[in-house]
Amino acid sequence: MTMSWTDERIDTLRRMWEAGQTASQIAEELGGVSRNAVIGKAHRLGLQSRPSPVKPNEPAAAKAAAAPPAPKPAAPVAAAPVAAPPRPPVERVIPPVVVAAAPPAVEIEDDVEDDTEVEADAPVAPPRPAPPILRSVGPGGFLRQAPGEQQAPITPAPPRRLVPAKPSADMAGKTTLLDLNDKICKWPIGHPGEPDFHFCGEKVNPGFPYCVGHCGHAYQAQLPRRDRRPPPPLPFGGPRAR
DNA sequence: CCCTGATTCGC
DNA sequence: GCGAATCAGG
Repeated sequence: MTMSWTDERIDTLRRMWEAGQTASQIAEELGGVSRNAVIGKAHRLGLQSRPSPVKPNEPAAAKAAAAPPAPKPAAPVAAAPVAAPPRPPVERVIPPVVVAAAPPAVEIEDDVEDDTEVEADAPVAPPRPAPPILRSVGPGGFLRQAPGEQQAPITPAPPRRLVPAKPSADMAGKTTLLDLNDKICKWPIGHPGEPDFHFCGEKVNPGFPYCVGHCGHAYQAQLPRRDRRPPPPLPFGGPRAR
């Protein structure tokens, strides 16, 4: 059974294509198809072929950092600030459906619907009253961060060293690794290996490894998981040697 | 080289 | 209809 263009896959293709994702990205997302297949299909679908002569995408922005300006010694030329061309709405666009993560079998209310579709800009922007931030409430009563609030998917505490905290005077009253049990919040404070690394220690939100407060951080209104794949930080900084 | 999308054309 | 091969531009 070969990969076929099911309605769902076509829909994903269409939406990603229209969203400005590159054929490669789409192909990768769909899986089982090549970049060419995506392009071919897109055309057959009559999808609008945007500026064909390639246009830098997200990857460019990502790699941009790797290409810092190499100033030429003799260049009296006024550094013309490159006017950013119409960098339109090509944002992170997620193809699949938005699903809310539902940890345990508990009723969940999820009405986070923040359509922030701001047009270019209103001539006279009336003082936006009060940002109606809608948060969903998770089991135990923790508030999920609304998608709009999810600045950076905060990482609890990326380990830096593989060194266990040693008991010391500083740790007096702190919840250490040895103090962990099923009833106390395991939210890490600080980083492993650091002198005062410890855990929250609050009473857990029943059924969760964290207290109610930290559950709010740990369980956020779910963004589509199909996002780009920037996940696993290298176990250890092993820049691939050539 | 890398990347991009467009097009062709045998299947 | 499909997509590898090819072409063409950045």
